[in-house]
Amino acid sequence: MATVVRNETKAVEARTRILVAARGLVAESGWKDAQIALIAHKAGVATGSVYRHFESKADLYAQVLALVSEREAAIVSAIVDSEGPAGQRLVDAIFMFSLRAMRGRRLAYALIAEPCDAEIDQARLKYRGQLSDLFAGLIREGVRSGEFIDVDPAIAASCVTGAFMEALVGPLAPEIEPDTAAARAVARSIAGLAARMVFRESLPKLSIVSRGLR
Amino acid sequence: MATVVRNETKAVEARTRILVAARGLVAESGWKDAQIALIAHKAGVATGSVYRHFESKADLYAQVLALVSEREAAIVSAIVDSEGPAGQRLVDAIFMFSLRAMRGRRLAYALIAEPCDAEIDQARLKYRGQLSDLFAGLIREGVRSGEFIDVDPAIAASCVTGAFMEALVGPLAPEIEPDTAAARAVARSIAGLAARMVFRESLPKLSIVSRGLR
Amino acid sequence: MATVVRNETKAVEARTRILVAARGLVAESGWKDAQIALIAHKAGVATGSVYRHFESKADLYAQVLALVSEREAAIVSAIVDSEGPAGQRLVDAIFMFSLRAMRGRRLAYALIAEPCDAEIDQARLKYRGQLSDLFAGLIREGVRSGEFIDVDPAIAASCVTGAFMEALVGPLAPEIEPDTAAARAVARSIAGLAARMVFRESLPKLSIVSRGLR
Amino acid sequence: MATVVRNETKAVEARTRILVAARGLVAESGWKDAQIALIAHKAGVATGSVYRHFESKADLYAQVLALVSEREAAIVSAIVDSEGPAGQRLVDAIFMFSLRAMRGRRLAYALIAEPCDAEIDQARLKYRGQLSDLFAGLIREGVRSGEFIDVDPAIAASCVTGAFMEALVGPLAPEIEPDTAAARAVARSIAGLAARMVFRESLPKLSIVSRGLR
DNA sequence: AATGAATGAGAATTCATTCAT
DNA sequence: AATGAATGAATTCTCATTCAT
Repeated sequence: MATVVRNETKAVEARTRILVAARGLVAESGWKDAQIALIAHKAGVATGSVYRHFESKADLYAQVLALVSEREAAIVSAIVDSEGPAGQRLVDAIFMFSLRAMRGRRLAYALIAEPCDAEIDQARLKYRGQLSDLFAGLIREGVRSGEFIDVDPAIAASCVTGAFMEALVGPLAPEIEPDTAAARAVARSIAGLAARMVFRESLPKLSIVSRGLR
Repeated sequence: MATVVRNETKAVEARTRILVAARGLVAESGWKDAQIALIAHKAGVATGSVYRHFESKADLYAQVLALVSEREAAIVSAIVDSEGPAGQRLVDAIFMFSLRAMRGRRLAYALIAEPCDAEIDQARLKYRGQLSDLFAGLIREGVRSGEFIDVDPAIAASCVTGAFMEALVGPLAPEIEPDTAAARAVARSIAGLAARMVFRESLPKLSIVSRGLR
Repeated sequence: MATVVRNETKAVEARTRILVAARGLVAESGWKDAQIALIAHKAGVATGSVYRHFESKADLYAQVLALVSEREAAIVSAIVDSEGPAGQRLVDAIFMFSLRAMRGRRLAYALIAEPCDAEIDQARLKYRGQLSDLFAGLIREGVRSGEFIDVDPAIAASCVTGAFMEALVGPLAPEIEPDTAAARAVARSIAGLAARMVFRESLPKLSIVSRGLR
Repeated sequence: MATVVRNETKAVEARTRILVAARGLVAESGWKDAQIALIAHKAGVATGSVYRHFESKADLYAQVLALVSEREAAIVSAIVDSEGPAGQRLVDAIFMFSLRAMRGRRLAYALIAEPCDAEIDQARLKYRGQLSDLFAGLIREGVRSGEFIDVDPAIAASCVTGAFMEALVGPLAPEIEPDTAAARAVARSIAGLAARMVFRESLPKLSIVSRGLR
């Protein structure tokens, strides 16, 4: 049984190494370098072994996207599910997402906007859907509580997600040095603008710091 | 000279047939069917003839994008340059764009969101840039006049275009039957939401009908 | 009849223009730019018209080679057929050919060594054959007169032609500035060496100047 | 480890099969049949496999040339580096090269004179350069020792290689049956003539037999 | 289970030649 | 006779996936 456990552990390790290698390649040079043989090499396994852990290239990238988006979704989710007015949480979530996206710009670009195989795009759609769903829930809350204007949460969530994502990969994005005051100002701008779509009245202050988030 | 004219006419006709065939294929099944041989066949010319009218595949698709987007940009531009409050024009432009995009959904998806060759993406970027620039100009105007909040027009324009484009190709989009009351309601929603980002006060009524636009 | 003559004249003119254009293109950039459409354009005729004057691309280039080689062959021939000892004439002919080849190096390279379509190569072979035949005749003469060693004239002619042609397009060739004292020295070297193959005794002096040749 | 060795062996075998197939095609019908798909088929592998062993078509043909010319260069080199007067070695080397070239005439023609892609020609140039360098070295030696006339070794080497190569692929070549007394006579002729270019005095006897070479 | 060599389908582009006008 | 637009065959290289070892 010990062997089985060890084997399982090894298998999980290999799987993880492959995932991490794939993510790394995408983050470095985008989808075009996302070749199975290259990933396998970087992960220290044989090409064929990739297919023991993943059904296909598309599946692998679906998992990569899951790996990345789980973390992002968790952070957004934590903010969405926290206490406080929906508006505040909305602004905070977008702000946080934006700050993080600026840091891993190449990866964010690949996940959000870079051309890729149609199959991989399916996975990307799922990623956007997850995020959008989180925002839809929050918007629904705000609409119910009367804090937000009366709007279809799904449509509004699409608009909100589209707004900040486009801003994050748009023509200005490459010029912003991450983790600077300027970056924070832009992120605040983006968050403020996107949130304004559903706000009934004026904008609350950003309270990111008070949440102790990075 | 009659011959020259006829030849020119024929050349233009062939060129147009190729462009239309290409657009048709993209509208039907997206970029993946963007194969020179297929386009040529659909246009009723030999593959080599495509290269008499277009320098390369990328060039052809740039022209297809121009063909489609020039019309859209002209319509948006006409609204943007018309009389009236900036806010009104912003809402109207988005509304109009949205209505039209819903009609040619498959094509809109291809132009806005579908993965494609990196080369084709260049042309797409230009198309988005044009639209974004139109909106940026309008936003700048509104900011100056005090009608809009004080915001970086470029960032705001990115947010605005991102918002309505995402909504138009997002998960809900396929369920909306174009040219119905529902579709108009969704378009109105999207336009209202996107415009709200920069509005200082409450939203103006849509005045589309009064402009006589379809 | 006047019209017929005029037409014939026009036809000959067009033919010549095409030949000259083709030769010019080869001299400028070699066989790779030897495309029918380009030649036609340079000659100021339609692509199709080339086929009124020449059966095929290969035929056209055979004629180009004839055009060029006729002149070269005539010069070599004049020397070969002149008075004096065979050895002297051999050296002079090679010297003269070498000087001229150095001047039109790009063309010489194309005719002698540049890769080209197999069909064009047939014409090139003929060109080499012509030259070789001239030398073979001269060598036969020299052998008969006892001036040259007893050798198969055809084999010797091949060796002689190969020797100076290789030297003219070999690795050193590009470094020699034509029409300089250095170029003349190299040409003299080449001629001396090539001729030595068949010489019974020592080498005669070059007498080029005394022939009034350029 | 046994597996590794086996794999390596298999890889080398496949590589060799591809090289041999390519050489065979060139020897049969020249560069024009130098198509990757055809070579792969003849070698019994998939087209893609060719690219596992060779970077590109040009690379493959560079290797084919190397395969063929290494052996020839080694033989020439062995003679060049052997004992005896430079003149003797020069004659012997040319004689030997000629005999061998007559045997594989189609291949020799392809390597020496047949038109081919510009890329392949690079490799061919290298091959000629190697040979020429060997002869240049030998000529330099002979010049120093006073055995040869005072001549630029590089120019003389070009002339020598040009002379025998032209003779070997020239118009007479196809008529000579290899491995016959006539062939030997012609080779002796060629060698004698080419060497004469640099000889100070009369020609030494061929000593091929005494070297035990075939 | 792992390996990694082998597979082979798939697509853009060029250009000599033709032929309707 | 001239035109020049149209033709379409022909060939390289890539890379996800498979499978013998």
